[in-house]
Amino acid sequence: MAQPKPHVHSDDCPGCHAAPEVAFARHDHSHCADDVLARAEALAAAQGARLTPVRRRVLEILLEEHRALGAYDVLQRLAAEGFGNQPPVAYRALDFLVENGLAHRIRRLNAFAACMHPGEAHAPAFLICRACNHVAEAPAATVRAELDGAAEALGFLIERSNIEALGLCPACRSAGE
Amino acid sequence: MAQPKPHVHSDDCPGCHAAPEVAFARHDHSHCADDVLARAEALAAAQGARLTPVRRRVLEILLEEHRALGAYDVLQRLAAEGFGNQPPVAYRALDFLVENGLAHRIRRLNAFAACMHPGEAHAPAFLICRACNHVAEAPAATVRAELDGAAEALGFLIERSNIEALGLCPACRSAGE
DNA sequence: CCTATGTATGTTATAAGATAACATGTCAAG
DNA sequence: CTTGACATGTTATCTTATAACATACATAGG
Repeated sequence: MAQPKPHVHSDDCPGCHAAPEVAFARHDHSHCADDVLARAEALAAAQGARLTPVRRRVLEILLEEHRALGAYDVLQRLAAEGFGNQPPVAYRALDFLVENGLAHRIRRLNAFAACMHPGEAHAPAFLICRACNHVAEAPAATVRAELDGAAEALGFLIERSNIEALGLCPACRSAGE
Repeated sequence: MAQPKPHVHSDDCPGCHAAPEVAFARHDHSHCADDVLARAEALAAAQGARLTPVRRRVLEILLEEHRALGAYDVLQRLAAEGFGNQPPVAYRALDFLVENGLAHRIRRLNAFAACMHPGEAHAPAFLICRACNHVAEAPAATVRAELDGAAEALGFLIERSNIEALGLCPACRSAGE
């Protein structure tokens, strides 16, 4: 129970593909979400973090789509389901998820998105489609390496960073502007 | 008047150095600010953008320090000087400056900082010192090249992006913690 | 000169995002 | 079964941002 559950890869699982364009590709999203949720649960258990009902529900809500939701959007959902209806309820759950690597905060949108790669140590760049609002995590190891280098050249020590891009996803791009 | 004023380089002017660690180095800031302001004026003229009194004043305020100011901080200053005292006054001026490349929005801080390199087409990464709150623009051409590449690999077309890092500047770093 | 037009500024009001502070509940270790 | 740590709930407030409308100001055309 303390070991992260081994994740069985398969061709059916978009989350398993090396390429992380999942968010922008047509796929079996319930599988996708279930998979992430299972990994998140295992990860939380392994870390001794308590994935309580509210927190779990918030993660599920975020997982419903590859989009980012505002805290108040989440709150509305929670309230409708009998959880607390005050902002701190949503913010606390969201903060928990972010701190435990189960969700990301998208500053450009004042919103939050489920992490699609929980546990796979990563510090992604976020690609936000301005047309369909989908958000994807792009692998950003090399980007961050460059950034760390640029900072180090100035004697600056980076502790946390956020890289976000706004533009058009493949689908909206070909859908013509 | 339509040509950007040629900028005379000198060893005294930190803004002239290739290395952009200016924000984190001790320097003659009034020179630094005056210089940027002059270039901003020339640039605005060249672009046909009207650097009106409020807008100019906001830029001056931002230029007083290498820090980012919230819209309401700016507004307070403006109000004290006889300009309007309602949020849109500050937001409009700030938006103008951002759109014309004279200031940057730092999303992580919900704040704005003067651009220290107006006109020199750039899309910097921001280095934010969590100890002294100074903000510097790091050259990010290579970082952005990597980012564009990563996005392109997913078929995503980046239109705008923000790269921000939080950490410790050289001074605060050696000041221990 | 003056007036129509576009742009800038000012004001009112409110929306949207976030947190401080405190009360209550829950669960597991001692 | 009680204590302590953590989680949830609630009240109130704060900060950030924008919509909508009114007024002034510059300037190009008549």
